Amino acid sequence: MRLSTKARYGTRAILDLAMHYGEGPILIRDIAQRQGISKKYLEQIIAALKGAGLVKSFRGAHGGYALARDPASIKMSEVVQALEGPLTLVECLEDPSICSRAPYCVAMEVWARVNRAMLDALDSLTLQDLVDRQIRKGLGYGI
Amino acid sequence: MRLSTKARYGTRAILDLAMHYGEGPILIRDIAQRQGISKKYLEQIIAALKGAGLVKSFRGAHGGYALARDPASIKMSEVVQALEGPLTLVECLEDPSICSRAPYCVAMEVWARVNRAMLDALDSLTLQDLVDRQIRKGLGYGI
DNA sequence: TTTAAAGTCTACTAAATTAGTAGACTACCA
DNA sequence: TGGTAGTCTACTAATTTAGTAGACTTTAAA
Repeated sequence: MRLSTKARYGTRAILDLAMHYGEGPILIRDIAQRQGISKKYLEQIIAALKGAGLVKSFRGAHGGYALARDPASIKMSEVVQALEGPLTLVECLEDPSICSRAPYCVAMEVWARVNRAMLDALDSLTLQDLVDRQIRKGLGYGI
Repeated sequence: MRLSTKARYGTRAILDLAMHYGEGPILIRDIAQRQGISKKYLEQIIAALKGAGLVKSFRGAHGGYALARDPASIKMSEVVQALEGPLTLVECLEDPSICSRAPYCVAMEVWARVNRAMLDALDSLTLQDLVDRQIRKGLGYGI
């Protein structure tokens, strides 16, 4: 159960945007370079963040990307869900009718519990928290 | 981030064994039938549980499988790890040296936190807890 | 009004993983 | 010694992942 590169890269990319919040449009090319990610791949990843309304874009010359909202108002659960899709370990939690065993299934309860734990952990962190940690931890690689 | 069928089926299979703990060897064929899983596929899944020392096998006539230890001593984290492999969302948590960014990486801290939350949830449940819940919830499908 | 810079959209692909199937083989009890 | 039951290895179809590629659109500024 590994996280996809999309979620890992996307998280770093949006943190990069958060670190530059208020500076106007940031070039995808610069994010790609700072984070060591292919620019072309990053385009697709950022598109997912834009689709979720977490990031906004400016087209044309002097365009780029910026956070759509204040970093303190963006929960990490939103970010990860935008990148990985619904954070549900097992489909039957979303729709129990797909499995005839659901009414008696105890395994489901286990997955529900793990799910809630993950969600709680991600709900309790905002992008601003990450920015603060990044500043405390030090800025490597010219972030 | 969906759980594999291996983890889902395997969890139900070992719970089935736990429900029949103390009854001697249980046939893989019967588990497969009760749980609605292909017998051939279940063989491979149970092999993983055996490899992790959670289940023991008896070959030959009147053989089958049984829990290797008391259900109360088997944590769900052991079960899931036996089936899914290391429960680490991101490789760099196991070995930070694989990523030159690790020393400054704040994303890593997020994944570590989520990881701990998942592990805690699974550590706090034993197979016996599942058996108890199953009994309280009712036995569907002739489990 | 042209031009270059920037994001957007769609299609393609190689590699890896998942979810099995298949079958020959070995061990054990009666 | 026969049959029951687990074991081992190989194969495969489908899906997902992790990108690459390129033509297209929008826009600021010269």
